[in-house]
Amino acid sequence: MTAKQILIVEDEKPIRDMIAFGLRRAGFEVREAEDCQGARVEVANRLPDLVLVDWMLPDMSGLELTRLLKKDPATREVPVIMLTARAEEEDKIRGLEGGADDYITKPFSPRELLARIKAVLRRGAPDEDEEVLVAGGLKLNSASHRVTAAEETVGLGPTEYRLLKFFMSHPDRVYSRGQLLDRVWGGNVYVEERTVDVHIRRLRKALEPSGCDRLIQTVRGAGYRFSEQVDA
Amino acid sequence: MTAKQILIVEDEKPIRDMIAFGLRRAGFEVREAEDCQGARVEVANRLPDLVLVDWMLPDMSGLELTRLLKKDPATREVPVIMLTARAEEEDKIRGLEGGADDYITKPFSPRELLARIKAVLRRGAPDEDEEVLVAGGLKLNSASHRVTAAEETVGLGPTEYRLLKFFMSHPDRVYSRGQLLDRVWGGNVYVEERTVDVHIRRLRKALEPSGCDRLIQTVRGAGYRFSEQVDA
DNA sequence: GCCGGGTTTAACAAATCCGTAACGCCGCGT
DNA sequence: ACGCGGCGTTACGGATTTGTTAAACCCGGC
Repeated sequence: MTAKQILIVEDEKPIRDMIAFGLRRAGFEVREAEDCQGARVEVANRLPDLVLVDWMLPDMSGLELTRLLKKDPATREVPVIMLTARAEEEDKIRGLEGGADDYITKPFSPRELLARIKAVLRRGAPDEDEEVLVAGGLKLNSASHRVTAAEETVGLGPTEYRLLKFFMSHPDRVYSRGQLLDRVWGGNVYVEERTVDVHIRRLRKALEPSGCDRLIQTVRGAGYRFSEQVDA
Repeated sequence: MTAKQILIVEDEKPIRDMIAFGLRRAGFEVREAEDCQGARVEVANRLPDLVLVDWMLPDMSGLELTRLLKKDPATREVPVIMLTARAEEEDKIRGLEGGADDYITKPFSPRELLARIKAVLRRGAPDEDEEVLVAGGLKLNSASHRVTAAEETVGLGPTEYRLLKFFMSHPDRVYSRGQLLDRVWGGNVYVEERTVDVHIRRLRKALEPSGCDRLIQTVRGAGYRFSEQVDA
């Protein structure tokens, strides 16, 4: 699970710092902007996973910024939470009209902010993939998170499961250790490439009893491959 | 997937606009009616995929409109979500009795509304539907609100009951703590994810005497699963 | 045969995840 | 007011997972 990136758009530095501190401590990656201009630059620079926008900003109202974000197809999917000083129903209506996904009124507790952020991010991925992958006597059911080989369920750790799932959805193709780290471990995490070997080993060991370990093939000098076709 | 059509029945224009805006942004096609008369005309005109009905309407209560829709075979299958200002349990019961498929209290966040709409559309039949759920020696009677395991009734708290009911209506599938919070606790509540563990524990403890606790399975790194199939 | 780079394997310590009990809070009925 | 039951939070301990390291191993090429 790679760290989620949150962009804070707030002109008062003390408040910004406080929020940033809380979020970083909770394991989020935080970027900051003090006005809408800066926010747009930041967003264009790299898409955050969520944006926190203050209602009052020097150059443009947070409401307008939200509208802009929601109008652009490139940024439409990024959830926005509005920070507002007053709990006016009027403001709330307008805030939500602007397309914010949630709003929170100041003063708020860090706990509540965290809770809302998590709740909004939680809905980000409605990926209801009910797919079942089958190959060479192996069956991987992603809904039930179960892997069976020859009618027997095989026990895998989380990483081995992800590894196998990746291989089964990209068969007959060689992946270098670096590529596997990117695609299975997820981007910006630094681990030794040798670590891949170890997890390949663990996956093979789990598949050994059913003989399915032959599907995980070493390509010397290049990486690993998942294939039903075994070369002599 | 063609865009789903949603009919909003709500007399206050600002609120109607707000909802319509949010839904359109989410890719729905939206039609509007400001009273029950208009709603019936719209429905007769072209069957929507879902109807959002405010509880308070000028000419007829939303509840009555719901009843009418559910009585007519032509419109019975169209899911209905009720909007109400009050969180009265009494109202909720009556709303669901009237045939509404779900129920949401104002004020609500757009993401909560969206989540519920998607949930209702996803399942042809609402959660509340099944009278009796049976699995692995467990029997849950939603009419009498009673759970029996091996002829013995098991005592569950409200939350454990809802948790078990959700699991039994969605078996053989892993749910993350976040997903369980969304679907069992409801979207408008902000609690720690670890709270799920505790209720899982309480549920298991209640099922322990009958041995049915084996049905509640931990999937390390992913969440929990309800399944009759136990892996060694 | 021997060497060198690449791969397998085992072992270990750190990090993470989960189960569990205990605590405080709140709402409700007495 | 009091007790009670349900709920959410927290903390601790145990179990599993994970990344690292290092030694054994394999497979060419010289």
